[in-house]
Amino acid sequence: MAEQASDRYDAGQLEEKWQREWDERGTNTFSEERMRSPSDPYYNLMMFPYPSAEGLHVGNIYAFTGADVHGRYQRLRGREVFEPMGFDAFGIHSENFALKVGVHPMDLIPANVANFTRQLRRMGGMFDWNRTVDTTTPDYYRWTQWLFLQLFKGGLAERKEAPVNWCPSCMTVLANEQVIAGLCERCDTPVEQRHIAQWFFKISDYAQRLLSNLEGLDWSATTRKAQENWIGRSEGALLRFPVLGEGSDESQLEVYTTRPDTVFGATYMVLAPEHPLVPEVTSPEQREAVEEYRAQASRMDLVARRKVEQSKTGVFTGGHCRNPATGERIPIWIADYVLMDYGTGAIMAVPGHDERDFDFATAFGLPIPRVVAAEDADADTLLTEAFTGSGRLVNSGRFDGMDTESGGRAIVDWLAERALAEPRINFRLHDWCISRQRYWGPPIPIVHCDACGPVPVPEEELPVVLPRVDDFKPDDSGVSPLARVEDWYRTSCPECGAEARRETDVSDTFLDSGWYFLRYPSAHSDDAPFDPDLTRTWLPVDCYIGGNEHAVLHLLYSRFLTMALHDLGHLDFEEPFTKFRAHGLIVREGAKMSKSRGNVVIPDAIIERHGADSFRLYLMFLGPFEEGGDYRDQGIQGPVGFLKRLWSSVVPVEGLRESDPDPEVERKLHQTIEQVGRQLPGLQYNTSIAAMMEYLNVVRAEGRTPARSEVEPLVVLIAPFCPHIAEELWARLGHEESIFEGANWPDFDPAKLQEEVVTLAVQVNGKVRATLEVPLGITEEAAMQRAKEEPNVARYLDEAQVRRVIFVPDRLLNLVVA
RNA sequence: GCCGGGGUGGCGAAACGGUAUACGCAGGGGACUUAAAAUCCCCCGGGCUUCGGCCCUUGUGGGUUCGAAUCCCACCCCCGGCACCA
Repeated sequence: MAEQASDRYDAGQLEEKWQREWDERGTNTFSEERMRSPSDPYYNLMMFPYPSAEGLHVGNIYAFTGADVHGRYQRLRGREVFEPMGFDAFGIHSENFALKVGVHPMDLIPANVANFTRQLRRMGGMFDWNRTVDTTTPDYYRWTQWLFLQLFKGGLAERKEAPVNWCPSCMTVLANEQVIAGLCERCDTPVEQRHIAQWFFKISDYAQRLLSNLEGLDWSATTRKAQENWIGRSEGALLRFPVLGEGSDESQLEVYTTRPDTVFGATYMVLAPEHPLVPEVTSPEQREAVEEYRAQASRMDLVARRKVEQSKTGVFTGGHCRNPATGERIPIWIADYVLMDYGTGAIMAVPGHDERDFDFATAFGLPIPRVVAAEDADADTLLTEAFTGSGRLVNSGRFDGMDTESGGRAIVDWLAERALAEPRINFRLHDWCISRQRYWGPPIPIVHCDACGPVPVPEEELPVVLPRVDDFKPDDSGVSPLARVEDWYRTSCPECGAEARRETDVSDTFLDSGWYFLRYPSAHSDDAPFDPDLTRTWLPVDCYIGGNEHAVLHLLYSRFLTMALHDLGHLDFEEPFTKFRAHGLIVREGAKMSKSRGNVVIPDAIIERHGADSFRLYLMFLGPFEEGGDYRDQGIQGPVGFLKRLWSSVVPVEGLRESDPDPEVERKLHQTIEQVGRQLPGLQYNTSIAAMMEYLNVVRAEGRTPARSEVEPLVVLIAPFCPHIAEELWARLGHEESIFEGANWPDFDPAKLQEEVVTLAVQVNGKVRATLEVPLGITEEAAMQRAKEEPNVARYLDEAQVRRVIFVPDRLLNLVVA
């Protein structure tokens, strides 16, 4: 027997030893052959981190540990678990930090990645370091560019001049998703509007499918709901209002409404200030006022523009439409409460039944007729506020008396006969702007040629390498720093050979992270982004765990890209993540952790002091994994003590009894195996750990000496949480192989779960008056007999008559007395 | 405003409609120790008590039920998503 280390539990020394062993034995690494023909593959994915200079924070460790526990459990069950890790290192975050500290990102990132790797090993994750991904390497972003080209060729990428969100502080364009209430999500600077030619992915073409597929996904309810809200489907109708022009050619104003039933109450129209028909409908007398208002609106930043509380403003254009239902001539206004990027950018205003229209009509003295009446009102009941509920139609010609729902349908049908209406489904989801006027990202692989227009870079010429540029600071010009690097952007047109210019914008980081899970299994593949066989074998991902802050960004884009690649013939599935679980948030002593508060938990320090196993165990014990928990500094003492007791219950192994387990202990053991095995797959980690603690308390009760058969299964149960100590104890118990090699998860025997004696609660009128220790399976009659012998029960029965008896076998006897 | 999730001891939290407060932290008492740390044992929701027990308690108020933290209705508060979205 090899020289045994000390019998003292030294977490640091032992964890280092096992991390080295795993590396040397290749415990967590797939050979090329096993990768290609695994017996029972399980792809266990977690959201790869952005490698910041500060290193891993507790939130990362919490998420990764929860996912790692899941992966290790699957492995102990016999699955072949692929658990990769990588780095999402492109993007504005890294770039801004690099600017701040004055180090080039190409120098900064590798150092951060090295530090992250060290920390990730130290926390004991089961990562396959042989297949890792760094989005900033040309090996990777070559394929990010390839992906762009596929979408371009598939007609899903288009370049258009568009009003975009411009952050004057970050000096870049932001996606709608990155604008929170009109502010830049990164620096809280008010966002401005700019008009720039941008590349967009047509995710809105997929809105309905992205929504419909949600139903079949095994995802956290909160995440699904967030996507549902974000996609924002609504049902209504497109209505056409003929413009009453002085000339002969009548154009039409199209509006989208969810309330076609109220069209008889539309007393005016409102266009967004940016609406293209504004010049056409504006009368000469009003032109000056209209132009002034439009100029003002375009200057206004989006915060002010979207502020709900402010009072309504607008200007009459001097033009008129005909209400297609009433035939009346109604005025056309422009107002900034109508947004160009939703629906058609124009509305029919129904002040009687829409709050915003009501406010506007009140402010400008426009008529407010009633066209819907609820039970307590009739056609003439005055409206003192907008009535938005349902009811019966009134003042609506032949539709009077119909309810709002069927009336709406009937009105659409009626108008449709004259081609003035059609049913319409509208989505809130906008196309995905992927252009970034920054430096730290993959160049968009397009060449602009005066003769040929935008031409894709031939695939065999990928990657378009991001050049090392020392002056990578963005400026206010609205173009990327790459536009200053002439010898880089000057090139020839791939089609006609003429002098041409490279696209100087780089792509959004969410494009990098939108497909990384496809790359992991194929990380060694040089001739394709993802090898068809490996992809068929390993994907879709079996379980994905991550934060809900990515519910509508990363997760929606990943689904869209997967769907698009499926349609383009590159993948045979269209949903990337079979199961997704959002983990909760960790707070500290009841307060959110933040650098500015100075209350962040530093993982390195805790691991140094207590070991990774204790830290992992504590994080998983804090609260339900999917709800998060409160990190209290003292709290780790519980898990620390538990591991010490576990250690001293096994070591030295010569001290263990080799006899059969005690029946009492054995029963508790089987109950524990049953509970942990049931709760672990559901990520109910905190209660699983509590069950193991309870079991160890039974094993050690009154200082008894444990039997090997009592503790050996516990070593396996704890292994997903505390892999190092489990390996060490497993080895000391005489096993040669890693505990994670082979399916070592213990079975329980249902026959051994049942107690022989159960505690029966005796109630009188629903109140517990006694508890009885009775043999399992006691009959109602016998239980009655025993209950009546209890003085504290008998005294309630003395004067009363038992009118009813409720008997729940082996649990409870309730005597209902008069 | 709409849509999710939640409100249980001093604290983190458990609890198929069936003994509310498992497990752990903190706190109190004790053992061991010259002492401390570590370890081990006991107590630990509130009030009353003749020490047998009794009453109250899961955000608030109602309801269903033999029995409700759990189901139903109304309301209050906290967290998250969407939001001048027509």
